[in-house]
Amino acid sequence: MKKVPPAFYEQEDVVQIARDLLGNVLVTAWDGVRTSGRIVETEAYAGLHDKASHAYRGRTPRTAVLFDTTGAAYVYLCYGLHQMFNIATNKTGVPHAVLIRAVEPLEGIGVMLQRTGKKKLDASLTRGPGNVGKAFGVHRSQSGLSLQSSELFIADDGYHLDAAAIGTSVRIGVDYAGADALLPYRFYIKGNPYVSGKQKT
DNA sequence: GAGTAGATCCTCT
DNA sequence: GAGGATCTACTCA
Repeated sequence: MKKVPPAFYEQEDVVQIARDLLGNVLVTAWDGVRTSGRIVETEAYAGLHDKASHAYRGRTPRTAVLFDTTGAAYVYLCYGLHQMFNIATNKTGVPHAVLIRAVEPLEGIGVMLQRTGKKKLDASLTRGPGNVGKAFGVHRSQSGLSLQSSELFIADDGYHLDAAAIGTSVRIGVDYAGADALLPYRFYIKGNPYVSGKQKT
């Protein structure tokens, strides 16, 4: 399994990156405890042009990671309890991001169960961004960490995803963004039980 | 099964 | 001081 190279995150089209991330594997290895899962749902946030993006209002201490780094994690706390895991993309000065909304667990399922306080594996373990953050043990203190790090990275294990298996929809939970809430920036693998929300077939 | 309220704390105004 | 890129549980049917 090889890490996705920095050049991948430097592409200009954040929507393309979000789509291409489907099928790749998210890996965390905090203190040698490895957990991984296949990415089955993502959302693109197009920085300054996108009202739904945190970066829309400009640079703040929290969003500095989006402006200053590429191919790094952007983690923040939502509603006081959910750690949301994002990937900062494009180049320095362009605060694009891809939110990882759902993954399918591969390795370290026992650890994930422990972290989330669940007894057995079911589709809710890593469905929804808040659960992904919890299951993978990400924390906002890890915001800004490079995805070339040995503790946190995206890997390509050769899994082939057919274009016809990719579904598209509007993003979730961004109704406040007006017209931008209608942009088709959410991508998911059709029929995968770990995809959150309702899916069209 | 569907709809709604509550949790809970950091961030920006 | 207000609100948020959400999830869960509980109510009602």
